[in-house]
Amino acid sequence: MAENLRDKSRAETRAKLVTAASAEFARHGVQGARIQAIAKAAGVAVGTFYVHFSDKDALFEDVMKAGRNTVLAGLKATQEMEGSQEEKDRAAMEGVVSFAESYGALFRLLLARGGSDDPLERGVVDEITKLRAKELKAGQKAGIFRPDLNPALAARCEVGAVFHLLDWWLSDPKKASREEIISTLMTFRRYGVEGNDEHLG
Amino acid sequence: MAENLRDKSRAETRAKLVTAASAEFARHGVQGARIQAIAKAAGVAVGTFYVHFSDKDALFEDVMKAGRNTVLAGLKATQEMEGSQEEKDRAAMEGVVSFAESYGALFRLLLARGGSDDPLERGVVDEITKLRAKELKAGQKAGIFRPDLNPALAARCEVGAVFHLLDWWLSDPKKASREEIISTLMTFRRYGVEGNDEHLG
Amino acid sequence: MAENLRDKSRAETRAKLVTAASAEFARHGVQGARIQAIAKAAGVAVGTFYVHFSDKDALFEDVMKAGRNTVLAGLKATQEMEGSQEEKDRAAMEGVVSFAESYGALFRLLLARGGSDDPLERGVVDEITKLRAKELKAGQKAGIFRPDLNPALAARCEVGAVFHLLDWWLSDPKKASREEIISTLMTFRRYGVEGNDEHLG
Amino acid sequence: MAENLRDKSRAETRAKLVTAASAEFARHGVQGARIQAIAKAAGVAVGTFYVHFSDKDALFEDVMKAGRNTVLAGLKATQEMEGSQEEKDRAAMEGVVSFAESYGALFRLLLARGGSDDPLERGVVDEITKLRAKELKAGQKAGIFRPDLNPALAARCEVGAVFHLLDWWLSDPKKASREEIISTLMTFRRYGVEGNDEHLG
DNA sequence: TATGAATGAGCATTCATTCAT
DNA sequence: CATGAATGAATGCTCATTCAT
Repeated sequence: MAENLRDKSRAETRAKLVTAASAEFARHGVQGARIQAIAKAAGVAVGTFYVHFSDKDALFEDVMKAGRNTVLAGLKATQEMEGSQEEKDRAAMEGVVSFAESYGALFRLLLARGGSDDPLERGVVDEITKLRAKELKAGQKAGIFRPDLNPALAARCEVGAVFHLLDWWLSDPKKASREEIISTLMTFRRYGVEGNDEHLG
Repeated sequence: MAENLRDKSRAETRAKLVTAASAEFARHGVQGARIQAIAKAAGVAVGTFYVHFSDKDALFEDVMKAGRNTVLAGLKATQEMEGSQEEKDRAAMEGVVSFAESYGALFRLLLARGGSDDPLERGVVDEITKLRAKELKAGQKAGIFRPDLNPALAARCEVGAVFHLLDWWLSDPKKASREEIISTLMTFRRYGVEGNDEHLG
Repeated sequence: MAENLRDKSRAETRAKLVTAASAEFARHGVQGARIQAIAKAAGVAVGTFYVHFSDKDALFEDVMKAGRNTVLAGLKATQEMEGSQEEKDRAAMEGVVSFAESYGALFRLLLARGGSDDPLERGVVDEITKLRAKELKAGQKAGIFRPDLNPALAARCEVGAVFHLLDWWLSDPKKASREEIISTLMTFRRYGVEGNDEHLG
Repeated sequence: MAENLRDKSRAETRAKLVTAASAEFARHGVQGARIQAIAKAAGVAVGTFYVHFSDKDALFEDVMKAGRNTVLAGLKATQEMEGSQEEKDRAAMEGVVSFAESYGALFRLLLARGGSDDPLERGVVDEITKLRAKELKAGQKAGIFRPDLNPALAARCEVGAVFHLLDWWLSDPKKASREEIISTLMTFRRYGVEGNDEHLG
């Protein structure tokens, strides 16, 4: 019993640190993040940080892993939905936008800063892109997606469009309504700026 | 005159510093960039750095401004071209891809890392997005672009798609041929993944 | 009685800590010794350490005292032996060598590292030197030791010779046989490098 | 010229650091030595330390090397002297005692704390012992040293006796006069506590 | 007593910036 | 202008010690 209480408290402290850290990392990057700031935000002493993580990089790894799991779980749930393509698309977009809204800093950390060479930072974006590439390939076979697109490359474009728009929006959510964001993403992804919506021959 | 020689030498030292710095900034970020490393790469002493720039931020500003000018000059040149929409589009894409290829690190620094809150870092992306939004608006009036897109938002999507794909490509150019990249970008931007290319009614 | 059991268990824990500590102190010095390492080696939690000792210095004092008692007990036993001077000398040397072999780390801690200014660390060496100086004085009176030696100083030399050779030997016991060590110590102490063994006039 | 001045000043700063460090190392050991204390004693800022040495261990290595060179140079000079064995012996002892007096802390650091396992710390003692062992072997061949001593082991004894006595003396030089120290060392080394000075048969 | 998570002062090291030459 | 040694505030990390369970 005492054990359980102590374990619970330990886990809580750790969780507070991960939460505080994802905000700090998102705001200042790994280099710029200050352990003192993370500890203060988590409401613990600096030393406590080192009770739970061996160093700053270990914490960063944990933050990324935790985020990755959250993101991919949400994505998988969406993919397994029933319904028309239109409904699925909207559900997927709603999911991404909700995630961005809820996790803000973490979203940017995981997804919006595509351009790192650190495999840890690229990891989640790569996984998502791969998932989407698979869907594109399937859709091309089914005749609902344009056959003249390389799925791997097109998936990158989709991901870039979505994450860039959301990152911009997050920097000041008054810039557009949630609905505008979602409908823009759906339309742009499907039809680009010119394409019309007659079904593909 | 001696003046001219001195000025030339002064300008050269400064240029060496800017070049060395853009590589260092791109590789390690502003926080991670080390003055010592920049000075060494430029082949001058640390003290020399402070003869030319008041501090690290001033240097960063200079690097960004220099990059901004290069980028926007290229873009303007493309926009003022004559020819069909198709030809213009291709020229624009060729321009961006060439810039990415030539400047590598600087490209990523200026464009690919969209998600900063530093206005200096956002600046160039914002300017490009604005330019493109204007084009979209004009295209909608002319009836060649979908009228159901918010130009400001769609421009963000376009920019995100282009920069994200290029950033991914730059991390390992063997991933795709130059031509594949360009054609994917053109197709995706215009038609999305579903849209067909019948002219909009 | 429960009391006895508890006392026994308490004493055992304390003994485990002292043993673990003498190894840690010998290996890393007082400064370098880590409480966490001592506790781990003793198989208890850090907190337990503070149940038994007020702080690191108190533990060190205990380790030294325990060592001192062991050393001096052995020495006294040897001195009270019967027999010829030769036999007594050999018994004394055997005793020191055996102690060094059995206690290794503790021997070095107590004796071999002469050069500290900490009275706690010097203490045992000083006591041994005093004992030996007394013997030298007596021997001089009895006409068996050279009269031209200052007993206090000569005792330091003897102690230095013995402890230094043993310390060197302990660092790799394959360097010489036990018997070689003992006979070298006996000969050197008695005759130096030149002196012959005709009895002093 | 300016170069020379700057170089000279650089070398002076470095020398001040080495001097300050040997005192600090001798007093507190490598672990216990504080960079701040060394810098303060040398009259420079902490950062200056790192202009001259990569880290604490590098400084320690430098201190040991500098000391080693000083010690061995003195020793070699003594060995190459002309004169009787008695005169040579006295010159050697005078040399060691003078070194101990002048360098105090450094002497203890280099020589008196025989019992480390760090090869850097053992190094000088080992070199000196080897030199002395060679002399013993030669002396045995020449019939002036006892043939029943293993030279390597006896050399350790000599070294231990000398350094231990000097270390004790240094901790409070009022304990004995310089001359007492020298004559005790000479007598003990040559004749031990019993041996007489009739020439060896 | 025993435990081990939490604490925070203390220390090694870094790095932007200054300034005498 | 150029140089590079010197500076010291800032930061990551350690570890002896405390205390609630």
